[in-house]
Amino acid sequence: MTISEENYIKVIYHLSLVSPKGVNTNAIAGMLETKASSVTDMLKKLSEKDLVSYLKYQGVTLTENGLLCAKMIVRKHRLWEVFLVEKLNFSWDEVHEIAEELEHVRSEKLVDKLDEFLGFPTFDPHGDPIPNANGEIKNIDKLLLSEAVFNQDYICVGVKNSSVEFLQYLDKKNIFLGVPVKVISSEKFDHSFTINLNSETISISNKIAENLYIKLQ
Amino acid sequence: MTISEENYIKVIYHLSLVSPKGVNTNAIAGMLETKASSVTDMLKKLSEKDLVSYLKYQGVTLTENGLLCAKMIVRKHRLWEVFLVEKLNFSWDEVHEIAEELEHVRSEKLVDKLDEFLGFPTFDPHGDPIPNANGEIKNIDKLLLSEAVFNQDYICVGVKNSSVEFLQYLDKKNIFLGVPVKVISSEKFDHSFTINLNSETISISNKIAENLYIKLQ
DNA sequence: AATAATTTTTAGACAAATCTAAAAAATAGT
DNA sequence: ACTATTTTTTAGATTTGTCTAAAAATTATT
Repeated sequence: MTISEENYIKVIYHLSLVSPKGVNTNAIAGMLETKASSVTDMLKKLSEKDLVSYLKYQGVTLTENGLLCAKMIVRKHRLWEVFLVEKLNFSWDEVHEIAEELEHVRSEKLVDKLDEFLGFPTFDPHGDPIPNANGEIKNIDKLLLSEAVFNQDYICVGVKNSSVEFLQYLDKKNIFLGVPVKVISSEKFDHSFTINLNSETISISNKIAENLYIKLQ
Repeated sequence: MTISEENYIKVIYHLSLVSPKGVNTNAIAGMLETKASSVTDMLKKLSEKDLVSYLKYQGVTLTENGLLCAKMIVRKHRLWEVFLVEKLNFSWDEVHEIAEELEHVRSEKLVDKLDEFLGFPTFDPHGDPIPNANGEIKNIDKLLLSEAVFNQDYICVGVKNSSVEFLQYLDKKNIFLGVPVKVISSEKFDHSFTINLNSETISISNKIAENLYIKLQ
């Protein structure tokens, strides 16, 4: 598999989680910053390699093969992110870009030894689950902060959006994974929220609340 | 710089150490397992980018620019090799191939943080020097075992050839870096050597002796 | 249901890196 | 010094992944 093919498979995997019935050509093109015609070409190739099921105009899904490949790429990406944060002291907003390159290094033994070195982590620095060597993923009962029940005790467990801007905003507000959160109230007008966090009461916009995952404490 | 360009620069660097006056097209083609015509094409491109000085039929040398690039690639390669051996417990015969991929990951910050994490090592698992962040290389007074003075006390400090076969041979004979060696005698007929090592006396062929670096104890 | 808008695919072109085969230059042998 | 051999370069083709522009299919709108 080429790096390009791996990137397509990975993007199709991520989009499948949102639209499991079939991923659109344009959606893939958007994520890869390429043209729809290029996507069509690649889908034909991936289809011939039995990595995706592709019917013209019908969208695309991963085959069993393709799904395993995708999970292995995601596994590598997230393990490297853990390495970068835990061992090399990178901050969580710096690691995605570097892991985009590291994920394409081809050695199963490397990934498995890295996994062991890191103590078999199950979540990456953004709270996303890390598939194990068999592709199995441990999911937790998480919800968005915007869906929280008022005055319930939660902990912050992940981010939906892992853009540099969002992560740096969270740093500024002292919001990190593991921190206890309680939603006090919400504002009718702009759907912003007043929350309790680090024994402080702060206000966050709806957009923030819709990109922060929490779970029951 | 593309991965392909980086590979050419790296190979030209290694060949330059042996033929500093100019590297042959065929030599490059041999190392990269490609055709001479492909090399010519690439040399033109690298020349336009001011990474090499290239005159038709005259061989090629690295420019100041190209030399620094080469050193940075070698730096990355060797630091990753240290990581793989020291942190992930790979054996010294497994790391070259993986490092060939890792060396192309593009992040200066990553290399420098990795360097720090490893404690700023100056030699890789095969005894080759690791350029520092400025491209400076610490060399030691090493010589080949085949050039040793009889009954002098030396230590093994490196390998000239780092093929899997040679490294596994050394493992089998319990020869590793840091081990004390003394040459007792050599055989006129086949230029093989009788050496003292790990308080054992063993015989090694000329080919082995010409690929093992030692230094005065 | 017919038309408009959107999405997707096809057809043909292009750049990067490679190849083969032939030509040109350099080197070696007598 | 003149061939013969080797090395290197050129010319033209191929593959991969991309692009643009036009055609085809699907979806939305009235």
